[in-house]
Amino acid sequence: MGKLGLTHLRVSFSDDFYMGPGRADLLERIGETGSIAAAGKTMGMSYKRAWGLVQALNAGFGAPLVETSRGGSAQGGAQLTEAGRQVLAHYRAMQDKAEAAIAADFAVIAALAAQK
Amino acid sequence: MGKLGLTHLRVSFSDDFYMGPGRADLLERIGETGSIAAAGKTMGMSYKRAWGLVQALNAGFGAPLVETSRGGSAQGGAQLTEAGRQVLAHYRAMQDKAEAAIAADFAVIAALAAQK
DNA sequence: TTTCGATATGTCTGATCGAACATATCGAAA
DNA sequence: TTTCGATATGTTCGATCAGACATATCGAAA
Repeated sequence: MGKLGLTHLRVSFSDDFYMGPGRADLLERIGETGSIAAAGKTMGMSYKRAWGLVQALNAGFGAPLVETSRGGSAQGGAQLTEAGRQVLAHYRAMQDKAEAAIAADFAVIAALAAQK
Repeated sequence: MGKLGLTHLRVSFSDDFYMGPGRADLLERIGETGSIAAAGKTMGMSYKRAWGLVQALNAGFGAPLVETSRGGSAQGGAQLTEAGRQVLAHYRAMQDKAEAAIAADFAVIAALAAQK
């Protein structure tokens, strides 16, 4: 098991906007690398898929969470907007709180499964 | 939005056993109807798919969550085992607790998205 | 004006998934 | 022994999805 990968939390804010673990990781890495391509690469994801996720995120939210600019070395790239940073931070908080909230019930089921 | 469908909580207990909303609903309806086929039908799911999910559940957990018996009217069918009832109950509890735990952060993001 | 590195997009193909459809099997009741 | 209603299972077809390529486009620097 992936240690803290127990809970796969997807939160839907509207019919066409939700946040899940994959989208959150992508946002985080875009913030770190400053590039959609670089962020996707570290996740073993094709640029096209990463780009598509960014589109879905921006369109679903109704405003950009990721801002992009064309052009190569140093002038082009992608950054999180202020909204993007906030959405990411609150999603991480939700993950932590949800994980803590379910720990007791999780342990009960895990114990049941262990003894088979 | 589906009122209480905000959170899509998937909890992984091992590499091949997890519980999510669809599996929980299926378990619940099997308990209510006493039949895999009837439970699947109420969810707009083919019998084959429902049956496959039951197999995955039983195999992943390591012991039956659903017990089946062949044969028609009144003697055949499917029921939840005691483990099945417990897993379902604890998953529902996890859903409720997770939902409560993330409510505040959820409201913040929802407000951000609303004003676009 | 050439080069470079990034975003932006289209096309194709293989894989995966799910819905239908078709049977097979079983157990008890009629 | 026929019928009925449920589980159990295989096959096939279509849709959807993901990955791999292939370009196009852009912006600034050299």
